[in-house]
Amino acid sequence: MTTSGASSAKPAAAGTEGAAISDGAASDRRHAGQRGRKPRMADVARVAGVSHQTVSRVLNHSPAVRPETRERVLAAIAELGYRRNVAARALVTQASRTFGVVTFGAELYGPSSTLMGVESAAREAGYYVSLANMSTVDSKSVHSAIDHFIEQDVDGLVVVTTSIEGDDTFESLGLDIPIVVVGAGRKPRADEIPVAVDQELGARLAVRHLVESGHEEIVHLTGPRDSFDARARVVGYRAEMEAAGLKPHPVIVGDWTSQQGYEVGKSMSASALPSAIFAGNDPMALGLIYALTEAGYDVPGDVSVVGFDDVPGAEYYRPPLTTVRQNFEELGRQCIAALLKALEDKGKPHLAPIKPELVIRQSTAPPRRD
Amino acid sequence: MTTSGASSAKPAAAGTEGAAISDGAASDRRHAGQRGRKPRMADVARVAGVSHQTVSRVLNHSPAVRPETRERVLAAIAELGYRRNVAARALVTQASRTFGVVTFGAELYGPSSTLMGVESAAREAGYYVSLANMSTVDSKSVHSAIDHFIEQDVDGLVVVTTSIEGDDTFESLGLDIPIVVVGAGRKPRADEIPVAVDQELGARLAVRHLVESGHEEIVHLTGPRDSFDARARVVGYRAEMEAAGLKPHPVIVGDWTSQQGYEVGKSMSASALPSAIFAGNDPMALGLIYALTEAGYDVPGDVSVVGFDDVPGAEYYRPPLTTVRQNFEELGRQCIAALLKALEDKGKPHLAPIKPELVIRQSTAPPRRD
DNA sequence: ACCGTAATTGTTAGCGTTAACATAGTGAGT
DNA sequence: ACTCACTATGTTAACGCTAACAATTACGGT
Repeated sequence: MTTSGASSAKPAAAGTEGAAISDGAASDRRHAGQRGRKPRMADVARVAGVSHQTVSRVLNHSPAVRPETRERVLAAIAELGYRRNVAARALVTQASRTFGVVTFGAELYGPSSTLMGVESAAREAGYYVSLANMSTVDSKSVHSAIDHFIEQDVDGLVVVTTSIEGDDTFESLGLDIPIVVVGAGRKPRADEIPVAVDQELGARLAVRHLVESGHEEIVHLTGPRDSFDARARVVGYRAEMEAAGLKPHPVIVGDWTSQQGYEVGKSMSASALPSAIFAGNDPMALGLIYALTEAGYDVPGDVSVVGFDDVPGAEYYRPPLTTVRQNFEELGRQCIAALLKALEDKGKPHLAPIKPELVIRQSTAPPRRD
Repeated sequence: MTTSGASSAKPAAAGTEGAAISDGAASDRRHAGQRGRKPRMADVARVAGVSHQTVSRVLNHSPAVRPETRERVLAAIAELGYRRNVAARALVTQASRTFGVVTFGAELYGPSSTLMGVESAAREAGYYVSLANMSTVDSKSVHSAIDHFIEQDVDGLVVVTTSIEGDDTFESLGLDIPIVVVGAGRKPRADEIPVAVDQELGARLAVRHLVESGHEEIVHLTGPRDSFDARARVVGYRAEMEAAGLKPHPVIVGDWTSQQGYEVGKSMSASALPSAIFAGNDPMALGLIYALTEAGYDVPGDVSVVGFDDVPGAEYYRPPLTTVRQNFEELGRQCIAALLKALEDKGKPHLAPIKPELVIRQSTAPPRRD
């Protein structure tokens, strides 16, 4: 109705060809950019016969817009296939609506699953997810990742690491955005929000299962020394052993790999075997079982083995692996929830650690009576 | 040296407190934002005693800057801990320096590895990587992902899918950004750039190994019908069989899961067993072997099994799995190379498919003579 | 009819950067 | 010495959006 009047009133600001858009406005031009430039707010405004600010208001769900006007604007948006320009928005609001995720070695099942959980939760909340995967956890790569994200002006950061090394590095940055550190099982630093699966509980579940099966000599093959998760599992292992009145053995330090598990299994086979082994993760358990079997031992006949993670396929290992399942999806979801809360409250939310779950399969059995 | 004089010259535009930055400029304020706002180009310019445009030139490596001036600017940048604002940059250049990656079910080893390859290559090239993982490949979620990225104004898109379903959907979008589709083993559509591992070759390698070991009755357990990769492997299987003068068997259709492999193995065990099975991926091979073993057969004694992917741990399966390794890292790298080339040439680069590699372990052996 | 108040909508001014053009220096060629 | 071309730098104007404020309209109470 007032469309033509408005369009001639202002010669479309830009030096290019502002008219290219209004011609044939009625045609079905979904994704624009076919001819002429992408539509901007002003174009929508012109078609709807309102000011660009009203369009902005509609997009931002301002209550100060008459329903009738809103309809008109929405129709114009649909007609033009208009999409708001995030860069312009970010520039003026100082918020990129992007979360950065730093992972370390995300080829592994745990980190990659966590990442996917984070991603889906973030997207649901209307945030973009920017990724940086580092192969090593040295302070140089941590800094490089942080730089990457600061530059990108992310609104929050999720750090998926199990290592201590990377940890200290975050401390001194003095960033003014919320940071969630996944898998840090220690007291949180000044401005970090810890989110984690209750590793200690997971370990206790595993050990308890072994104890209840009648095992007394239970050895723990743990992850690398600098891993928080690994440490927490060690704590859980010791606690549960003691709770059962059993003497914890010195832990054997591994590095999460099947290779390492295999080596440990081989050297164990050479000397006296415990009656049960609690491996820090499934790959190590896999290697371990391989070595044990190779040496002529039967799992679980001679030795029971419990893993941790429940990687895909663990069900079809031989024997099917008894293990502790972590809900990574939920973990990722919590990360985003924490970030979101920190962003609106300016306060650090406190989240209950996620409960892992014991999955009993066939790599564990009561000890052989001898 | 000229700092204080310059700061009084211009009352710092912003309504906040622009002076907060120039006071104590000599102190080590790496990441700024402690007090006052983040420094912007104008702040750097003031400290360096140049115009903001010169700072921009230095940042963009313009040759039209005297080395001496460049030094001064660089020093000011370091002193202030200045970081360029990507949103502002994106707004004016119409380029976000971000690539979007759509994955479907990236909990799996292949997609997630590819993603990491893409990420590292992109970051190396100075691009940000935005992620969207979809659990299903229906056209609704494809559209949703695309929308997500269009809105974000990504400069290019990497689609990691093996499915046909998602494919048609990309066609009609008429996006004006380059799109790389990973794993599409068919003729590329209008504006897509295909990047892939040579699946057909991989399959031939696997089958050839079996043939050379003396097998004649080789069955192929393939991936889902709508997967390009699966199809290409079927083609390779048939081609190699025929090349060896052998009759290809009808393929058995699976769905990539261990579960499915197990089911197939069970029903195979009930009837006559072939002398060798070529599984479409490692998880299926794992389930298959489990079922076969459970039924009392020996692998590779009674049946040889070859997998595809070389997932971590395959080395410690029982028996260690003979499989075909794909270099996902390289695949990701090629995706970015393709995108980059398309972006500068405006032409569609043609890349040679990546050669997979046969890894011979112990799940294959010459057939039993009977 | 007149004013105040609330409900809508419009106008203006940046956000921080780059592109385009303008301007000042610097030698070289005549 | 004087212009020409070139080099190095500065100035101005967008990019597309939101925030803050200004303006208009409608409505109820006096």
